[in-house]
Amino acid sequence: MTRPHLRAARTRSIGEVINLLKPEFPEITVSKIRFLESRGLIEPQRSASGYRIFTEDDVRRIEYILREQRDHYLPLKVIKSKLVAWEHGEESPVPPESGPPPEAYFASSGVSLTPRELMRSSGLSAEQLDALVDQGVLEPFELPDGSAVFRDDDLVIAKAAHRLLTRGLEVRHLRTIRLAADRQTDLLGQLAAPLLRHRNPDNRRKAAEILADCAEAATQLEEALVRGRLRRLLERQ
Amino acid sequence: MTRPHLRAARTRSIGEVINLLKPEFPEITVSKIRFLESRGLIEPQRSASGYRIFTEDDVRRIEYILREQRDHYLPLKVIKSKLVAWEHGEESPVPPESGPPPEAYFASSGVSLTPRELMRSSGLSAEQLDALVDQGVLEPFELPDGSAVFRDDDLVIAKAAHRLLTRGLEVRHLRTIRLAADRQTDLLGQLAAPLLRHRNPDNRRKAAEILADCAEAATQLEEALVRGRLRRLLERQ
DNA sequence: CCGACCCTCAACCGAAGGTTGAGACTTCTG
DNA sequence: CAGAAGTCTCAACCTTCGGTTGAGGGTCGG
Repeated sequence: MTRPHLRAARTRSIGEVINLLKPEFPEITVSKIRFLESRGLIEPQRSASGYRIFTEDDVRRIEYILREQRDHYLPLKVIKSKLVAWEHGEESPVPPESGPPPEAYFASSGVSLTPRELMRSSGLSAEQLDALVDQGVLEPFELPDGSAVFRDDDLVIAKAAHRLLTRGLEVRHLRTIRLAADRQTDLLGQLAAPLLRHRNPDNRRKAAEILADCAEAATQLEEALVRGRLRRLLERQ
Repeated sequence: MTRPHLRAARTRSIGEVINLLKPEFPEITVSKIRFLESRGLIEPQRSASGYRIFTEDDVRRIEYILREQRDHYLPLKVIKSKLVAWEHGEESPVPPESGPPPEAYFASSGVSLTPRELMRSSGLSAEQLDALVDQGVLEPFELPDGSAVFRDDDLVIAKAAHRLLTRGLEVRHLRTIRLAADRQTDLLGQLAAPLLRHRNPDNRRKAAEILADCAEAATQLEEALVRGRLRRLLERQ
């Protein structure tokens, strides 16, 4: 069941792998690779004399591991379990893995920021901020005294917006994203609507759970779709 | 600049905080809270006699910390830096923080799965899988020998789809999400188009970088928007 | 006044993630 | 064909992280 190939795939010794990885991961060492094997994250073939032999796939796997460590701070245990789950699909009737409890999804750190603070933290200019509020991308909270306050979600939004704006997108493009978010919210909202109609706390909690889980899944779905499409875009030369 | 309040906000002693947190975090201890303070993640007020006094905000902050640990395995250092960045906005002209290098975003673990394996790993039924392929949500790779193969992104998609389907969404809803992803891809694609036209490796790399960064930012933006809207949906009773 | 609660500070702890070095074999290189 | 460079295993060791434990002592509520 291996992929057909005409020329034997290129393989590498441990030292060659290190050199390959060095540019992206300067910290990598021979002993670390061996350590990863000892922990069961990789399983390179061996030559007759006992030398490790790495295929392209092995190298990709190592890169993946190192990136998860570097970019998401994941413990090796967790990375391993992802890799394993991957590999030969978990056994038997799979319960759809549901994410963290709703509290986590809807958690807020409780900070609140003035427009001024938001600008400083995000890097947005006053005009940009105004435009974003105007387009409904940012929605400040009105306090009784008339001043506006932003929450932690808004900071995430503002930072992301700043990033996109400096890359050349315009506020109207961000409005498009906002519309997509609205549609997504509607979709999910419908799902929870029946539960929210009769307002008892038990149903409310249940609704929160469903919404959190589905919102997360929907985000993952969309992100993976976009990533896949972009990858293809880059691949076809 | 504090929020106006009529009745003094409720405060709590360390033991009371523990009791409050126990349900969601059974592992919590007094010493752990003190430890978090020693690491500078929280800074409760003190009474005249030196007792720690926790406000609602402090409690929320602790909950946030504990959730980041539990759900995203983040090291305390990283959580702290997020909290600090938050708080009083990083100083001075903010360079838009850009994410990890493009390799990370477009990274693939290099696994490939047969339809059968994908079903087992995701929990999708054969009909569901067919329907998803039909709607363009999943796009298998055709091998020369005619068999179909899925990549790691597809596994993420399949799992998320399964999660949503068991929650009551239908394939046509997922198609909606796919369309949103298409639009998003177009939007980003335009941004990189000029660079991709003249095909030299330097431009290509640059395009990858921009795409990865913007895709990430766009996802964050949309997610934060959806989260905010859902939160409001739940809040208004 | 007593029992429950809280404080600090220093010492200690286990797990995670590697590193180091000794001793021995294998593989390139001139 | 020698020797330098690369690789192997295995056990000991190391640092950082994320706390725990305990001694010694003050504080609060009934």
